Amino acid sequence: MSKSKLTLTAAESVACCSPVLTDPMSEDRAERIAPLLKAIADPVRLRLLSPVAAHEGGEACVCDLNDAFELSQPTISHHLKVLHEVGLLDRSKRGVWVYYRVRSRALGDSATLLAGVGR
Amino acid sequence: MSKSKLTLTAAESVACCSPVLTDPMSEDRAERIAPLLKAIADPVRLRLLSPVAAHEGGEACVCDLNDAFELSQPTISHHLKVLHEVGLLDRSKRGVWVYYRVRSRALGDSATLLAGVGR
DNA sequence: TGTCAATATTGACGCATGTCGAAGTCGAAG
DNA sequence: CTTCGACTTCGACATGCGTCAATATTGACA
Repeated sequence: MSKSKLTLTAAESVACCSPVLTDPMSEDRAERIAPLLKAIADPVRLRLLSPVAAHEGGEACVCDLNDAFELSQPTISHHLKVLHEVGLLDRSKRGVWVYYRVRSRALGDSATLLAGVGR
Repeated sequence: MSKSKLTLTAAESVACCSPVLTDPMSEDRAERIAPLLKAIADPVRLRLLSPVAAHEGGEACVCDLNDAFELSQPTISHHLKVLHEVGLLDRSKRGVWVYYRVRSRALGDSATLLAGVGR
């Protein structure tokens, strides 16, 4: 990322500074991390992640995802937006189509975080 | 109840069968896992886990937790119940006091699951 | 320019959830 | 048996969230 950003996504807030272990998590940190977990904690969004990751080249077109779910197109669009906003999905528009890509680093960081909370 | 349970906690549903990797997560599985993640995806509950894990002997009394938060006692009790119901916290009553203990296995399993979704 | 197709946004609806005060339960100790 | 203290449950309130239909936007192409 060349340009300087002023705000961090939830995923980026997770990435740094690790030791959540024994000492209690600060209120501030919890408030920043919760949205990320909340984004994943939805059945539809959970199911959205793997098809994207599994697709050719690691990215999937929205149209493919629409077909794979029995939900309205706006609803899928909404969920993708949520995942994008917390930094779990990258978004790139090519022509009329929009492709999403999993930021596996962010996902891995949240997993690490989770593992660290309890031990 | 001494043994044989008919229903699994959300945490137990996560434990078995791993490969969420490339093939998409089934709707059924997603519906069972989401509540577990949803339970952790709250700032207060996130902050509740580490003090419990860090306490003497890995368990903490509700009274200790009440003092550590600026929330009403019923609210803390509610959050502990949520964490308990999804299988992340064990609950044992000794005398007048109630002690909660982190089931680190369950927490670890959800972390593993999360790591597996994106790659 | 105008039309069509792919996504996004808006607005509205109902349901879920976090919070509190008040009341209920359940041991322990007089 | 009565009282007290530690929790839990209940009822109510406000806010948040998933969903859809309708509408807007954007790019390709005739």
